[in-house]
Amino acid sequence: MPSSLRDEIKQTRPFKSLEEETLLSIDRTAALLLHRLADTFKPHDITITQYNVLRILRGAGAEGLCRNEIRDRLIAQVPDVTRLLDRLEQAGLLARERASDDRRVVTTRITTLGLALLQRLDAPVAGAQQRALGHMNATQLRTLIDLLALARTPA
Amino acid sequence: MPSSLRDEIKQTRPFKSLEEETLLSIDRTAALLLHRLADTFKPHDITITQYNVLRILRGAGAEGLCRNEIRDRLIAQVPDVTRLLDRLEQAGLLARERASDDRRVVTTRITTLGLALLQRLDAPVAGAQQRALGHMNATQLRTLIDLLALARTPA
DNA sequence: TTGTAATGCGTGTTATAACACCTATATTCA
DNA sequence: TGAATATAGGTGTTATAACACGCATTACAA
Repeated sequence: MPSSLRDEIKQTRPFKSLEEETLLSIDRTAALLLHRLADTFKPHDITITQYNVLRILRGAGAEGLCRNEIRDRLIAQVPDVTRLLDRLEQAGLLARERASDDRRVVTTRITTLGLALLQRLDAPVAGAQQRALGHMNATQLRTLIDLLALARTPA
Repeated sequence: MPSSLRDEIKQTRPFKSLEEETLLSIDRTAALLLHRLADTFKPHDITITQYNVLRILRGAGAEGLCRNEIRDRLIAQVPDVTRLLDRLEQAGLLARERASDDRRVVTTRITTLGLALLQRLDAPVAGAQQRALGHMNATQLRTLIDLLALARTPA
């Protein structure tokens, strides 16, 4: 049986509204699951956000992406993408090059080293995802995905 | 119609698994909604985590709570509760006192100033919660809460 | 009754998040 | 064409998150 949020946070009084309980549930679930997932990345000296950047760049292929495009594709909003990319570049996982046609643009591409790291991570990440949510069936997962999409859609 | 996560993050290829899509959905939804909610707290120079601490202490009443009890009741895991409380104490929103019976324990209580701040925040917070999720009906919210609870329950 | 472990809390340090501001290049349009 | 605006990206700074470690007090147990 799913545990009750009120029990988890030892809250004695009922929630003020269904909306409050939902927001707290989303917050807690994300924090809990992401925290567990982070352990998968830790041995590789990489954070979830950094992993997401590499995943995005792998998807973009040889053409690469500019900074703002990466920012827009990230799961969570990151206010300092420049220095996030700085760190990954310093680790040799991606390369940046100023575009010749529009000199404002800096094209970012994943390196061979970055691709190799992603490849090493693919199986452990898939395993962690299964451990996290493997106990839910397809209908439950699909319903959860749809309701979360609805929650993100403003009135 | 709820927006699709793949569209939102401009991902061309399908997700590798339903579990992956669910985890990314939870991450993105939490980041988005919490970011919006944070704007409600910003004018009062307080973060969501700090607000949660005050809310917990208001619930605890005059008896107060020790540090570890506060840590356990927080929605998200905070690794440095001591300095989180330091800041709230410095702002005069809570008071700490070393217990006389067990001198290891420090009892924390919300102050009149902290209670007043919470009272000022109650209406704006409720309003923000309604703006965030008011477009979902009770059945949808309840289903979402239950599925998130299930997601948090390890296999 | 005294060594040993457990508990509760604090501190030091580094990396990152968050916010505002700044520079360079390109575009637009009077 | 040249001033104004938009766009792409970077920098400076502060606060907080994250992690490891240390100290004081209490409980336990040989």
